[in-house]
Amino acid sequence: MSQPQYEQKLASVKNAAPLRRRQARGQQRIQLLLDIAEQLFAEVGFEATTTNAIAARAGMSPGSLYQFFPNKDAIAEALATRYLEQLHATQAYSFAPEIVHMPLDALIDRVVDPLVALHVDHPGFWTLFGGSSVSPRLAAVTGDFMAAVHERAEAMFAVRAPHLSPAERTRCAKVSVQLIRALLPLVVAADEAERDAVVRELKAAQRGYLEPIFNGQRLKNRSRL
Amino acid sequence: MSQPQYEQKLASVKNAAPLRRRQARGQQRIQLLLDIAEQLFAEVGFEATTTNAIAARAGMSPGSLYQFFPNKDAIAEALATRYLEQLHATQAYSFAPEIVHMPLDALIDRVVDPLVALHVDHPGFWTLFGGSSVSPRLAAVTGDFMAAVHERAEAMFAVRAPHLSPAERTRCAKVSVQLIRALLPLVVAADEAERDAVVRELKAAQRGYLEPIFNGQRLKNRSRL
Amino acid sequence: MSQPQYEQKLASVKNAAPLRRRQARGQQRIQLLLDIAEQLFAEVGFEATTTNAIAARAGMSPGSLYQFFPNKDAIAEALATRYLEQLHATQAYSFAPEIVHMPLDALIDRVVDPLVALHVDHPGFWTLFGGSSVSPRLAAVTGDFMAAVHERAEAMFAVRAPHLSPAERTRCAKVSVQLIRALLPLVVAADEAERDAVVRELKAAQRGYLEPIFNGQRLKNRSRL
Amino acid sequence: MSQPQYEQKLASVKNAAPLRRRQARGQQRIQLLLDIAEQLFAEVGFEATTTNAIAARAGMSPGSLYQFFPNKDAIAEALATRYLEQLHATQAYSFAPEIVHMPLDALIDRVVDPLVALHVDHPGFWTLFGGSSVSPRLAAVTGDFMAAVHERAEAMFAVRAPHLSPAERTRCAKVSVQLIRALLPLVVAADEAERDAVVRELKAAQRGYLEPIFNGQRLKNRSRL
DNA sequence: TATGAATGAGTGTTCATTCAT
DNA sequence: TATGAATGAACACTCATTCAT
Repeated sequence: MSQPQYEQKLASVKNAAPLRRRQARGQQRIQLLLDIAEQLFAEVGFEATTTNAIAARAGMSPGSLYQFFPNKDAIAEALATRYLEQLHATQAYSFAPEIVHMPLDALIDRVVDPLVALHVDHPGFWTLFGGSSVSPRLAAVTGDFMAAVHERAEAMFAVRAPHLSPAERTRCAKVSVQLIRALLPLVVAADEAERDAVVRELKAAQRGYLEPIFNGQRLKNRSRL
Repeated sequence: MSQPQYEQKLASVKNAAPLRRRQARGQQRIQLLLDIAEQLFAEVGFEATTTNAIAARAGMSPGSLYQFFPNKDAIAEALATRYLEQLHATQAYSFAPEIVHMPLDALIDRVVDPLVALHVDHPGFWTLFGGSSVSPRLAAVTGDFMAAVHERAEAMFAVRAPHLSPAERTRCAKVSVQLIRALLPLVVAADEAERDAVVRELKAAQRGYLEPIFNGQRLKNRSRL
Repeated sequence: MSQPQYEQKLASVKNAAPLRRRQARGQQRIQLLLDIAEQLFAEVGFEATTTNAIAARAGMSPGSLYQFFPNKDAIAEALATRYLEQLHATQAYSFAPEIVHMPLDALIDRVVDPLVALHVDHPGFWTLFGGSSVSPRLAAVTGDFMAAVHERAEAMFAVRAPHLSPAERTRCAKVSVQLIRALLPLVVAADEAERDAVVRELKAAQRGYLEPIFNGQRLKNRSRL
Repeated sequence: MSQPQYEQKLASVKNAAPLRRRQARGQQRIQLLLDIAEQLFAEVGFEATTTNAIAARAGMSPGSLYQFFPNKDAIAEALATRYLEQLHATQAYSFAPEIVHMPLDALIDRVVDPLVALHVDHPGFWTLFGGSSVSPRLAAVTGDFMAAVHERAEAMFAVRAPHLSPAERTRCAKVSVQLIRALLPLVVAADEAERDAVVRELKAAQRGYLEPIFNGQRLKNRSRL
């Protein structure tokens, strides 16, 4: 996946340094290809992006691209995985106990801010996680991730809105997550000057949705409907 | 143009009925093609849908399809236009004075319910209006529509939240609209039994966002942030 | 497989004739493609033959070829099947009772002559039936056929050399069949003037192998070795 | 050429031992590559064998392979040449006078046994000598060899069947040689236990073909046909 | 007007070969 | 000399589009 390998070979002391250098170069090229793929996916979408175009824009030949990725889908997968690693690094969704009991505003900040940062840096994110079917393996990657996100969101609802039935909990978690997913493109699309204000609205929307649930006020609403 | 008048008249009188019949038949076939295209777009996406597949499922030859649409993009455009007409017919976004002053819950129902109905009936909607780039002309069609929607939403905000600055008004309108757009796929994806509950959550989210704005409570929030 | 089909359609009386004409034309093109594929397979082998080359030499575009065959392997399969049909028509291997008891020379003529005729007409035969692996499906086609041939040959040995053990019977049948397969390329390669003489040698070799077996003289040989 | 003599000598004296060592190592690697190529040709055929696969299985880089062979065809050629050398070493085809006058059974043993041994040891043989077109240069190598074989076979026929016309002699030699070539794959394909028996059949077939010719009995046959 | 066979540029991918290190 | 990353022409195959019938 990451480096072309011929037969097994003991890393002799003699060629340890060049090997390391070459691997580093390989990693750079992989990252470059992912950067370019991200650009092109964002510009014209996954399907309309040709592997030859990616290679060309990366300044390499089609054959070289295929030394790093076995096929086009694998590029999308690797990109998705890279997004996920970056997201993981922010711990946006690791609801440790002290987080679950934060004041609502702080909790929302805790979740939303890293996501905003990631989306702003990586406008291709939406192309892969936006839901359109690309490949079964990519669907698995994104699906697993979204499942984990939903699970954690539900766990948080279990703590902060214990009066919800399991079905309600699932439903509210979905809506809450989707609310953020859906508004992030707006944040990305906003120009620099607007961005913070849009993020504030996103958070306001999230607060507007969660507050009544966490306060138990939603019971009244539901009885009314 | 250069034909003697009477010949034209004669021809037109003679052919009026068959012409009308033929045109009616053409309209039927166009609608059929759009129905099929909608199905296929929803099933496999725009790119993966082949014109030959549309024609075949519609029981006609590829050549016939091209008598009604000059190219594949035009099918998407026509479908988008048809959606827009149907949406227009519901008057979901015609904020007549009596609507603008409705109670909030009623207002939300007034806007959301027709949209939900349209999406449920037409699961391909999102494929075209979800934002992924298809063609410049389609982008124009959807863009024009969304502009109109935003304009009307802003007009409503001008009436019901007059304390907002023009920039705030624009921003809130965008968020409010996007909130609905984003949650509709959840509604569509929900199974029959779940659907109403999800719609209720969608409305709750909308209410949770709008209420503080319309009440002027957002001033406090904003000062706090 | 044979004709492109859109949706099901009743064969209306109106277009019955053109349809028939078109299908006939399609059959012609299929046969043309198989003829050309046969040439190219014989000239440069299966692997080195490109589908584009077949299409070009047949005076059609690559896309047209794929209206008749789903992929390259399918061309080889269809060609093999065509060979088999032609072979079947000669009844070379249908050992009806009256054939099994023919004098040896007549029996050999009965089997060899149609095979010679087929090979001379179709120099590509060997490319597909020569044993080199092309595709699993082709292997199945040729393997089934060869299995049938061996079975019939064994049946004949059971009648005419009943003293052979089953293992010997199988072995002798294999050798006898292979003897013919192997000498046919020599027949094909021979020029017109030589051909009959080479066929006579082929038959002589076959007779030289079979006669001692059918006479039971081989027992002595085997005891000697 | 233009270098002063003493410099050349000096250089050669100085480097003689390492040079020899290096050349020996080179020879080893060439033989290794040929061994691997033989395996792969036998496993998947010439076309499906990639040069990178050969290099990888030999534990070297693609570049190294190309230091020993200018291109892929050259590997096949070298392999064919190696086969020929091995065959030559067995003297299977050196019809020295004492051999030509051996009893027929002994003569056949003398020719067939080394060929069987070679084929059993080198299952890739047939891939190169089986007749399928690989490259013109390989064709030249195998063609030259087969020409030599035919020549010697004809010489033997001249001695043992002097009544044959030159044309008949050529023809019979071809058939006799092809008879062996054709049955060898059967020998190779047979499992260990079966092998000897198949070899016996091969020899029986050869004897059955040659005996009547060497006895002059074929004249009758020919007059009859 | 309707047909559907024909088109051919373009796609993802492979692999024999090269060359900077 | 050995390496292995890089190359790029070529392949099998697709599909939006055309046009003779």
